[in-house]
Amino acid sequence: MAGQRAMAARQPSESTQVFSLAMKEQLSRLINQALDTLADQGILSDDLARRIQIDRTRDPSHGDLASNIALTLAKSAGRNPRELAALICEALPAAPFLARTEIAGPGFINFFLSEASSQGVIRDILEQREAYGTSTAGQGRQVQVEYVSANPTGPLHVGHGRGAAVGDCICRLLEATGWAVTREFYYNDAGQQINNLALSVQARCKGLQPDDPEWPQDGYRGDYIGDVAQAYLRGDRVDASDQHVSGSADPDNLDDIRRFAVAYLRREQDLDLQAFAVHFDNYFLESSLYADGEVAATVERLVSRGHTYEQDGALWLRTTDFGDDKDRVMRKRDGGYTYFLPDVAYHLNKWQRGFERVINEQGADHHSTVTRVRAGLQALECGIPAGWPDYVLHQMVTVMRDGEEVKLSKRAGSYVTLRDLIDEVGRDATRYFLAARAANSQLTFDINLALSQSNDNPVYYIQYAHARACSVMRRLAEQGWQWHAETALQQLDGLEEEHEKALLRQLARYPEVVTAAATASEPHGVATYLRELAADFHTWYNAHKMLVEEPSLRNARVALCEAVRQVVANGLGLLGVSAPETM
RNA sequence: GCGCCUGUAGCUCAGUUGGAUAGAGCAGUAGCCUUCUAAGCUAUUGGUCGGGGGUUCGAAUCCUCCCAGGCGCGCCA
Repeated sequence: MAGQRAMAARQPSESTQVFSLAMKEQLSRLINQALDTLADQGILSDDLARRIQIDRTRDPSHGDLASNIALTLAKSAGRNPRELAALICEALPAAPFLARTEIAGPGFINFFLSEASSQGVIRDILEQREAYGTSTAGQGRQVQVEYVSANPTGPLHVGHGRGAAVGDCICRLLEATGWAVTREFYYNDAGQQINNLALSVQARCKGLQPDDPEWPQDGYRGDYIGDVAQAYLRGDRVDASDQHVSGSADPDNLDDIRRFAVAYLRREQDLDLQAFAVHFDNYFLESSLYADGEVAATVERLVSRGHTYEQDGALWLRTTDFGDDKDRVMRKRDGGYTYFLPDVAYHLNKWQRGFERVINEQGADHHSTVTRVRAGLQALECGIPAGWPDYVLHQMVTVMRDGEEVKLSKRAGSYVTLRDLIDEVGRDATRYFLAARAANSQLTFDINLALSQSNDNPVYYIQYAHARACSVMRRLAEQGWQWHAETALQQLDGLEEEHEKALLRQLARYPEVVTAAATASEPHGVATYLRELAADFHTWYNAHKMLVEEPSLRNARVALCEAVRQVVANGLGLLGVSAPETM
């Protein structure tokens, strides 16, 4: 966490942004100038739509950066792409960071950076340290991220774990790109499920077992219910993140049991999240929406805007006016509200708190609420944009061990708990595996793979790269060799090996990876990148000795090594995975 | 039946928002440790990108129709 704060506090200085995002920016300007020149010469018309796209190349033989500008303009310019590319290259002003250009394939322009320019990324990294890769794109704007939001009816399961990992990584990415993030956990402490929980605990208090015929309908059957009952009967005091409750030990006081059970399970979940290194700024209780009259106020407003009607004794909202496939009941025949209404009230509350951007991370099994909540917010007619809020939905997690699906946890009664997973494979591996895949594809969590200590296992593979780099620095000191960054930065021209050039390219890409992952709310991009960076590092490490006798080459290689270490640490930090100095 | 998501090597997955010859890891095969950590590296095998049609200079990526799987379709949350 300290690292995160340091990261947020430290702004990248202007002079050091030259080699990452700004490189594309500069190139884009040069191309624009070239197009101006061609327009002046009457070769191109002035009014061409110029959408200048610059990509990093996949293949080093294609240079460092490439543009398809000649391909996209060819048709409207009435020239063939390669010919146009040649004209653009000719008109391109000279720039110190560019070594040469080349026309390739159907008409791509490939740009080769000068060596000094490529090597400059090391200076960027060693000067910016934790801040390398961060940006101020968010301009300090407020964003709220809601995730996990498990109801306090049992331990967190793997699915919650995926939400916790993805949601937390999104928050870290947003912080790294200049947003002011509020992390929020919403839970239902008011509905029927909580009542079932209370009845289940009460049944245990009275000596019933889940298999008994008198066991409550829809009761919870896991062993943890017994733990709650025992604690309640002992009169234990429970301290959860947002509440403190003592059990009265009276098995007939259902309200007391309810309060106690909720607090108890909230504390359990707190411990699960703590073990997972996930924290929240705010816990929001559904019950507070009723207590503060916000649910009633929401109903009133929806009615007054004319989007409701009565039918069959219930109050309906005409959500079909806002894209839903059927209208929804707000108030049931028995006078109670459906879950959907507090959801709308809650999101209105978020809007009123000033969050222009809100991201909800949820399991995809709740995807039907997306349209519904947005429709409800539109019906309020209070200026909320149509697509608000954003949603990130994650698909189901299947846990495998020894080639077979793991389905049961004795403690929880049915599902694999997050705690089981952390206890078995550790926090780092659990976080990595749950965040390293695109959220909207189903995930297979292979326990054997997560446990393996070899390059089967990407977590250790990446961490090992960091530990190796640290080891080099320790060896350097043991040898009594002096190393000063400022001196080394003057000697970078010794980095001529292909493996070194590959690393430089990889390092330069990092800020774009972070920006892209943050913009798309896709943390797995960082994980993929780190795997590649680690691979390039290990390859280099095996091919060349860093601590060579010759001082200037040694200095340059140590600088590169240190730069890689820094970026690996930064990337792992975004994933909430530790960067060990030894392994 | 309707809606959302997914389909890429035997397995688990990437694929820079439409770019160049589709990439990793595992599994398989053959190699590398008196030298900075072998939790590593090197070489190699493996593809109708679910299928058909379309859009254009160019499609794994966009449109459309099929096929298969997951999730959701409640006056439960």
